[in-house]
Amino acid sequence: MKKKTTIKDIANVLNISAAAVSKALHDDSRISEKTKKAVRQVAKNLNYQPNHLASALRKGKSNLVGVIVPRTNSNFFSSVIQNMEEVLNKAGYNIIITQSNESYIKECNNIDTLLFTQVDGIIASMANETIDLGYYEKIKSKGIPLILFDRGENDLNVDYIGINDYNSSHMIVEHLVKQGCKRIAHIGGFKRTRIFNNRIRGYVDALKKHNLPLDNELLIESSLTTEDGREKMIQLLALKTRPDAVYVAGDYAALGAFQVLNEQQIKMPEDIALVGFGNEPFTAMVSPTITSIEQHSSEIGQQAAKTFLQYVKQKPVKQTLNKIILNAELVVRDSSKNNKALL
Amino acid sequence: MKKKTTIKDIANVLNISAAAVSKALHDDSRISEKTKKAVRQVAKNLNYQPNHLASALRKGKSNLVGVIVPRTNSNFFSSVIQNMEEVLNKAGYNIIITQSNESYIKECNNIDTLLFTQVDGIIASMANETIDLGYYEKIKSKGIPLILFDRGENDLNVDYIGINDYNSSHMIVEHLVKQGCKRIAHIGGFKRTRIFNNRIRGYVDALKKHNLPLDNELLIESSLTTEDGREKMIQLLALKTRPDAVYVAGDYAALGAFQVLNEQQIKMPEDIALVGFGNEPFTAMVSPTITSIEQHSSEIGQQAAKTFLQYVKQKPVKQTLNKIILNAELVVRDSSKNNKALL
DNA sequence: TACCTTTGCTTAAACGTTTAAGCAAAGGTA
DNA sequence: TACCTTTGCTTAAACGTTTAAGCAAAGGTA
Repeated sequence: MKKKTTIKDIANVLNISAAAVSKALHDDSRISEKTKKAVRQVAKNLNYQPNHLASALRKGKSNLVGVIVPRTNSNFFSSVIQNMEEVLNKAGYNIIITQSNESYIKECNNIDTLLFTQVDGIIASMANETIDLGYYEKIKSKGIPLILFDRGENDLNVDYIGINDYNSSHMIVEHLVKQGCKRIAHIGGFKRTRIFNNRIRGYVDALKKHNLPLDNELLIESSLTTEDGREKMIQLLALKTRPDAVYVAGDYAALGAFQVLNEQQIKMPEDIALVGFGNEPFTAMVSPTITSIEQHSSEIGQQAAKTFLQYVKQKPVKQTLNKIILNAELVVRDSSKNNKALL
Repeated sequence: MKKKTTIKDIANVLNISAAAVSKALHDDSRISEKTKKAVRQVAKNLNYQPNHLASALRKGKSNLVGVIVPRTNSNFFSSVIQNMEEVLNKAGYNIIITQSNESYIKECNNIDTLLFTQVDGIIASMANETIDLGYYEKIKSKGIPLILFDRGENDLNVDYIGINDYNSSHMIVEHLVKQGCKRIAHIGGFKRTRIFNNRIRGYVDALKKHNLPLDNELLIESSLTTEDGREKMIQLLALKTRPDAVYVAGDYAALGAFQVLNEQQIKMPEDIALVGFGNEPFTAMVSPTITSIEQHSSEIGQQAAKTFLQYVKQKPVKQTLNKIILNAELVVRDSSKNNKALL
């Protein structure tokens, strides 16, 4: 149980004040080069490690950024986090990652934990369950920068980084129409969540544009888990007239749909074309490979980090909100390629 | 820019001392119920949130546990973390997750970050690159509990939670032998890493036991990324006499091998049986599904957390090390089922 | 020589909590 | 009534750092 070395220990060895040591370690210009060298040497010898708690308390900032994601084990979120971390580390910030597991209660706990840890800012993507934004208001009311990405509510009036969901949906439907599909179903996310609502609107408007009838049976709301994807696909297959294409608003749910189609020996894309959303790696691994939307996760992560840094760099609190909407990219794969067009 | 509420603000409102407020908030028995109630009420009104930095500094413990993993976007690690978090949260601890991305330098930085943040303990799984254990010694020398899981070096003499790699390998080879395989290749991890070394030993000993010749061409060292799995599979296919089974020491590399076999229209398991390690979800998603080893990640996470808690609960530093070795489970799937046995 | 500036430190207070020690008032006991 | 105990607080110091303010000594300038 050895006591940790403090600034005072160094000061004692050199017979100078603790204040001088602190300044020397921060390369203050009012300290002589000779003293600095001596301090650095003693610090090394004693294996000195600064106490973050003390300096954070004194300075009123922790240099920690809190991150809340629904889960880390999707490629999208882990890539966002990785890129965010890179930018923030360079600026001297470290991140604390927390997961909500799509649970509202867990998300509230995460917010409390992060506030308790005195983070300097919070970057979050909301859980599916989250409707009540009171907890997020709590962050704002404390004057802590809050940046949302992917899943974010604009009612909160905070900075947001995401992709153009409406356009992406439009792109998917146009692609399917080009492949000759006439009866395009959409397994969408929760309508109340903005990004999924936008995807639904894009789907509906694109159908209209191409004079395809909007059949209510073909538009289904889903939690977008793999399991729910399976169920909703089964539901679609039970229809009197089956769809000839299914666009699923998330890759994991698309995978569930994919499994059902495979099990029932329904051919993709000949019988039913399939499109997912998110470009998770497994979409390129399964057979047939699944068409999906690349969301530019690395860009999202970097932009989120940079947006946070803007807050802390420029002291005069800025007035304009950042709403960064990136263009997504359709990655066409076997599950939707040359469907009816070839026949 | 509103100032945050402190204990002193509450004290001022009630005209009592800050010390009394602190005790009231911690339900100290020497404070009257009347005062406690008043304090709690004022705390709520002023939206008081305790300052973790100050209490941690004063108490000398942060109630934070640092976690280092190679990456979070594999199901194994994310499941370990999730279970670890659950146990630790219940005990009043929060976790800080960091990723090494298999890089030694990143890992060292992570350790510094965590020590800097004054974590009360560190739970880690090492990067592939890590050979020099000096940085981990640094943790030990500070008297901070260190617990390793999955990838851990026993030279460090710290607590460890993992599975029985030797037996798992043995199990795999026996399974393949039962399916009629005679020429079993092994794409293993780095020999210097203990878990991969154990898997190699299990493989070698099982071959011996069944009087199968140990062909050096069939035992290949790999970084076990998907890309490297591809390369090593191509290497195996280029041999004069091809193997009739390939056991890959990690699922991601197994996936690379899987892709090559699929691309070259080599049938699994008829031409070559394939077995992975880790039971990542995609092994059950691809076609054919891939046989793999379930490592009981949830159990590993819980045990790691409990081991840490043992350190902080019982003050008298315990003498015996925990080495928890769980039995893994072979999950047989299509890629290895009834290979030659049926012919 | 008299004053001013610069250099290189020191002193003291502060960040927000916790906790050991102490003390007055109230209540209990013989 | 005299003393003891309990109750319910207060006072003061501490955790390890940073920073504003100050000051002596050295060096520079007229």
